[in-house]
Amino acid sequence: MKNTGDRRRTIYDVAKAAGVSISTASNALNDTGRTNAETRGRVRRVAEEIGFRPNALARGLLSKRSHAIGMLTNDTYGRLTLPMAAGVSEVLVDHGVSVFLCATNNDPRLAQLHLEALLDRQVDGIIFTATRLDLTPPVQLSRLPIPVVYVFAEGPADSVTFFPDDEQGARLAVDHLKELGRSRILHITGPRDYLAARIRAQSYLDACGDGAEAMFGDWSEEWGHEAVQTVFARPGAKPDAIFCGSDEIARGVIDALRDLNVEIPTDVAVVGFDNWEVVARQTRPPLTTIDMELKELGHRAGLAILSLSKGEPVPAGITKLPCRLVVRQSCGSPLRSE
Amino acid sequence: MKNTGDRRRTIYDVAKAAGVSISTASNALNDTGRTNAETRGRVRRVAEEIGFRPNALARGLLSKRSHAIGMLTNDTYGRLTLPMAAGVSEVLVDHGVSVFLCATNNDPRLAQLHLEALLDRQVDGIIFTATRLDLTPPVQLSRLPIPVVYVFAEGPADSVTFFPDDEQGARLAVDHLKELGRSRILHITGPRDYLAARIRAQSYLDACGDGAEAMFGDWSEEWGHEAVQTVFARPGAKPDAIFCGSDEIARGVIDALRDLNVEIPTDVAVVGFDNWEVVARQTRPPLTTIDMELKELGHRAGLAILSLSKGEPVPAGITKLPCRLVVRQSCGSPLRSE
DNA sequence: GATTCATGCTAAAAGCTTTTAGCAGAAAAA
DNA sequence: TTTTTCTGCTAAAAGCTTTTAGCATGAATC
Repeated sequence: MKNTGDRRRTIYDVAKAAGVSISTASNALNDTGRTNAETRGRVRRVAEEIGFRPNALARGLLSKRSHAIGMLTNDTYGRLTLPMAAGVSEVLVDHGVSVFLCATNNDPRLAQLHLEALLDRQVDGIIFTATRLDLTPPVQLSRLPIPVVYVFAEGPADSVTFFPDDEQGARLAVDHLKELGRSRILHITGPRDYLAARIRAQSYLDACGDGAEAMFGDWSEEWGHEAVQTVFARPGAKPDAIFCGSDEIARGVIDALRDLNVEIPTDVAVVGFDNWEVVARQTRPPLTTIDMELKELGHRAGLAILSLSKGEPVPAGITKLPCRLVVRQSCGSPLRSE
Repeated sequence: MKNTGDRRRTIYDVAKAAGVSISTASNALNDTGRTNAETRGRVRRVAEEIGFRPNALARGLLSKRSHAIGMLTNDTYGRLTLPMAAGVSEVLVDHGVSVFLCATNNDPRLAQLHLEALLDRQVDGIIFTATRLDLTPPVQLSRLPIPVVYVFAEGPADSVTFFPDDEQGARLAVDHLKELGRSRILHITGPRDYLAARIRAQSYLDACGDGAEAMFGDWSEEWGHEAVQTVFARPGAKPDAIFCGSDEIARGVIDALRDLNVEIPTDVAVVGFDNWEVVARQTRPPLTTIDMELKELGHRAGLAILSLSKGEPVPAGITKLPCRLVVRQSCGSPLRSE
């Protein structure tokens, strides 16, 4: 009596098989209206038996809620996006919400196309996420009839936005180094036009005070390498710790230090940022770094859009999620290695 | 006269504004039935004016085609998945097809949940993609009422499957090295239980014949490092080229060679596999490697599922997409650097 | 002048679900 | 006994689109 035919079973089939009307079937399945317990049980048994599953399209058409959301991203090779998207999808699947992935490639035409498709599909909300290069959406998102949540990107003034807490993350790194007795801490980071780079640098400067120095460059290993060479070539006191704006930079830093026969962590301790495992685990020694909790970010964004789509209030403004210090061996700390 | 109200405009609004029936409006918009050119023009103008866009749910409900597909993946941190997914999404958006991203985390329960959600949503097809660890889907996909395309994963005998052509890719690498006059080529690659590793290794052995040696380990930098140390510590002739099973391994290899004061590419040429830019561009010298054309793979998979969902025939079996040699500096070739 | 044909339009049905309004019958209250 | 209340069920509508069948009208054919 399983679903052998080609046609998908509908609630009509359930109703007929259970000998009730479709209204009763629907009521029994959804616990709405008034139904006799015995009938309810029978309907449910039958539904199970013939493998009935309600058609989400019909359901969405009526309820005006599709139980789907869109994720608009401009980050294709994204080591940022995918973990986050996975977090979103993971938390929402349990609420019966599915996620459309829309890669815009930074192309406004594509973004517009995707956006329209999402609206046509009656999605309940949109999560917009960007790499940090350009923080503004490539398409008008502010006057939409559905809620929008921004991640890694800033929306209009009163929008709901999530960021990792770069300031706290940087402080975490600096404090860790200080606790280990380091005093001459240098900061090597990415381009100054990245908001995240500026925030981390400022937090570092605030924490370290006089003598602190933040070197801006780009997000590459090469830059880390180059910066170290510059610093160690010039006269004056050398740093006893380097806080890097990314794990890639840290990797370049570590390589350069080794080339200079500087011992890590004995002579110089190094902290990265990203906890990009494939890099952080492979440096020698393995890198102590800051994890931005991307998956958690995804969870939070997913829950936020879920609440918004139900009309529940969500505090507007920027929510900064705490970063986490991951201790490995590049700072010579208590060896609770991972 | 723009869409100022809160309600989405329906075809009723178009019909009323154009002074025709909804059938005529529909016919005019879709070029079906018989409509006077003048009327057709008017209806379209009106539709444009009030910002009418057909409700995809209603459309799908009727046509039984949702113009959406699902992508089921078990690869969360995927440097493989995301570029591929972006390729799929990119090629399909122009056909009005959207993509559900379902991250299963290798959890069968989650996979089942996602699968059911996809079926409830009447998706027109499913693309299943796996990392190479376990090539079998965590969930029963074979007796589905909709087409399934497999990428990086093997489906049942007569299914439509796409892989990068690992054999040809490996040959590309070996041939390149041979053309540059290298004769003692070593192969260092990942675990033997990865199909891709075995295929590449076999292709390498076939191409190099006697004296060829494939060393299996894992996909890490560390293993590359270790393998090189082993080889250079033991007596006998040393290789003049190393073909690595991944860029990460190649990175470890290059580091180890430098530690041993072996000149790259003068003494030993190195080729990687993946063209994972963040690694391949950062090695010193930059890595010559094999690109698996992940985006193209996504395009092909997307087009295949599109055809299948329309009922058009698609050749069953495994399609292997050619890899591409990316020449950088680690082989000392003609310096058409990238 | 009577029949056929082509044209331009429309009413209604179908697709599947949930919800609203309401109908019988039985039990409780007057 | 008559009226009210409760219970369990159902018909029908609504949600939005596309498609089918068919109705007038005017032109062409016999």
